[in-house]
Amino acid sequence: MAKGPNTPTQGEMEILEVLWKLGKGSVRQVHDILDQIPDRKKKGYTTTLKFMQNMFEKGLLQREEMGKKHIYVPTISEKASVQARLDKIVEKTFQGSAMKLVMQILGNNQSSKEELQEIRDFLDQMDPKK
Amino acid sequence: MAKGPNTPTQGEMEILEVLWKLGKGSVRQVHDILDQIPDRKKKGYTTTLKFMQNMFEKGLLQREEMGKKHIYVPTISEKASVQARLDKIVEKTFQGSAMKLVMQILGNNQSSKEELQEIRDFLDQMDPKK
DNA sequence: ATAGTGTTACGATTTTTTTCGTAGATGCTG
DNA sequence: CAGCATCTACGAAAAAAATCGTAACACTAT
Repeated sequence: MAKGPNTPTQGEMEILEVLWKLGKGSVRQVHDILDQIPDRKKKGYTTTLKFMQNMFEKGLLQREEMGKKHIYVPTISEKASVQARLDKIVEKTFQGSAMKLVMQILGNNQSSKEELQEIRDFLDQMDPKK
Repeated sequence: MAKGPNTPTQGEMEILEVLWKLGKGSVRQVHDILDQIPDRKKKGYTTTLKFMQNMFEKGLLQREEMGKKHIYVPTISEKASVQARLDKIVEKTFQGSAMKLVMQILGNNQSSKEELQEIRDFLDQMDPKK
């Protein structure tokens, strides 16, 4: 294992996203959900199965056996995964300043007054103004 | 077109990141920069060359010929690429609410009082308080 | 002109990822 | 029990991505 952290491929990401949403799930569940995504090429059931087996081998998923079935659950939380991706973006394109990223997002999103106020409250809570 | 047809692979991303930093560059420049990244497996020059040729074919890069040399420049801006990735994260994991993403970032980053204040100012400017 | 350096072009090979066919196990229903 | 329906395991094949050797081309400097 000379390979660093097991970074999921694009295809593996799809599965992680479904499982994150479900919390946990069987191959059947994941496959059916994926297969009804519009504009997505249909794959065979055993393809999804193989993916999840591989991901289990790689340590990307854990699983518990319920009789014959396997129920899978991601070993990495969605939050951690997202945070890692955001950290990389912050580092690579915002010179390490999370704030710059925040500003690009805020600038590019027409957010409601309520949402903006929500952030103000959040900020105040983090660091109360005098 | 719900999704860009030419989604860069991970390896292609590395090259884009270098070119975004440089603005534009030759294979030699890109390769040398990549090759001096710590903890990164060294690749042969022709590997980088092939990558960039492929990316040119795919339309990920443009190039101008200076005599024999080629100078490459990304066809997609870093900002657009980042925005696309952020949009996807917002949609996939924050139910479409950019605010939620902002809060996770702010929550997970120890930002200075000055930075937090800067965001407040930014917010006020977007939506002046009474 | 010759040698040396640096570059691109062209495959060919290797590695990784994705895809699925087939077989055998398990359980359910009539 | 027999016949289905549903699973997982296994392995091979196809497709995509990554790697690099070799050759050819241009541009110096000797």
